[in-house]
Amino acid sequence: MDSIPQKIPAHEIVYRNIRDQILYGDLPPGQPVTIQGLVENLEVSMTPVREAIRRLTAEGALEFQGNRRVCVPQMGEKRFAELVFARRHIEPKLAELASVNMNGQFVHKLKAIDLQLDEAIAKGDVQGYMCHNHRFHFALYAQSNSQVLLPMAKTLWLRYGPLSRIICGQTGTQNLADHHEEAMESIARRDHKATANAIRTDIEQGFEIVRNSTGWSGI
Amino acid sequence: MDSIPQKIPAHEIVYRNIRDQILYGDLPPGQPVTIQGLVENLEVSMTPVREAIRRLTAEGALEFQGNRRVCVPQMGEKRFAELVFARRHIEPKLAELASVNMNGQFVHKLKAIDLQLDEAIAKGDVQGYMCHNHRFHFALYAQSNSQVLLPMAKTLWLRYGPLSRIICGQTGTQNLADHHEEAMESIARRDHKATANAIRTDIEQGFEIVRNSTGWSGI
DNA sequence: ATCCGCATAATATGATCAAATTTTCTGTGG
DNA sequence: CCACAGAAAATTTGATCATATTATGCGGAT
Repeated sequence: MDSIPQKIPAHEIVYRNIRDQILYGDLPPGQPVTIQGLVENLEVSMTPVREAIRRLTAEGALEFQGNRRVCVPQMGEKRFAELVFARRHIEPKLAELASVNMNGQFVHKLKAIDLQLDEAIAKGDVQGYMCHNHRFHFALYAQSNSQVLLPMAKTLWLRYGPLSRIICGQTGTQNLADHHEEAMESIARRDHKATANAIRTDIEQGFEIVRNSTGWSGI
Repeated sequence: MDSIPQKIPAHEIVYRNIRDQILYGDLPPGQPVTIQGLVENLEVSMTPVREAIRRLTAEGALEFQGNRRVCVPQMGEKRFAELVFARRHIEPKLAELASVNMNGQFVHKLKAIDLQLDEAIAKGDVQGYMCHNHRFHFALYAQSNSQVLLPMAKTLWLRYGPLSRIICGQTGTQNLADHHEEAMESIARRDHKATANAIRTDIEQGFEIVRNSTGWSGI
């Protein structure tokens, strides 16, 4: 009937482990990542680790260092501008597509996540904020049933994550009033363009915080 | 001084091999790709093949088949629409960024590629068309020095390739008047927005051919 | 400062185990 | 007697590991 135990392969475990560490900023930019180190920490052999690293490198979450080493990529003004450009175009569209497929049942799940998010903000829990904000956006985007834009958004967040974490670590969770309520209202009204706009405003606000902290323009 | 022999690793060889086959449509959509098969054909061992497949899967060039097999993804109207949306936004921007960094020296290289392209079109050489058209676009885009948008464009072409090949195989290379001249003129005039528009028109024309052949809307 | 060995980490292979698919075998019903 | 469904064996393919090989970076000696 439903999910039989389903053994998750080792390479998938390793992948998720590193991915989440990057996504939530546990691995700071510039941090080198070695195969051997992961073999020892995660107690698996080289092959699955190598597969996970190739995958993460392809997704832009890790970067080759010329000589055969990989590390978490460094962020700069130019790269930030590109991330802003791509997120601006892709995520509102995903929100719109998701809004079309959305049902009342699912809005409750979003509300539940948003509640946890607000709690984390109130407590000043940066790690919790990173986690639940990600969960909210991708619970929404997943409803788009998109096979192209959704993976793209995932890689954009993987690249954006470490920076986001640093900024939040500096400025705290105080100024993080989001536009999730607005998005959920739009979904309920079935005003799909409004949903897209709410998400656009939400992520633009995030960009603004980064700009203020770094002095980058990121037009 | 410059490029010392630099041994290319086996996983990279395998990766490029499969990637090019997908890009130029030698592997049709639905084609299953097995690890064992590649091990035998390319005469390398499993690990490098596995790495190449993980990487290509992450890039959307291959797709998991539930049971642990992979194949070249199937194209459909919905997926096509998403590819159109993404390419429309990303590639003109890449062309614009490239245009800014471009010098006269490099325009000659583009012209040379475009000449080969025209030749392939004249001869009705579909394979050559696929190859040189790709070379033209990415020789241009590469000048953007983009670290985010360029990889995204690469994965979009990987997903788009097999379809493009099928359509060209059906309709031939007759109706493939491109807008590359226009783009190169804009670059020479240093009118970066015009370069973006020329590329936009170029790819839109490609979409139109697909729409006409398939009946898909892909707005 | 440059060169040479040593330590370390990455690359690549073949063997082994597990899962899935295909083939073969067998018994039942028409 | 033949056709077919279902089960069990055999084969193929994928996943993981331990190990050998190769390249890179480091540190000391010239």
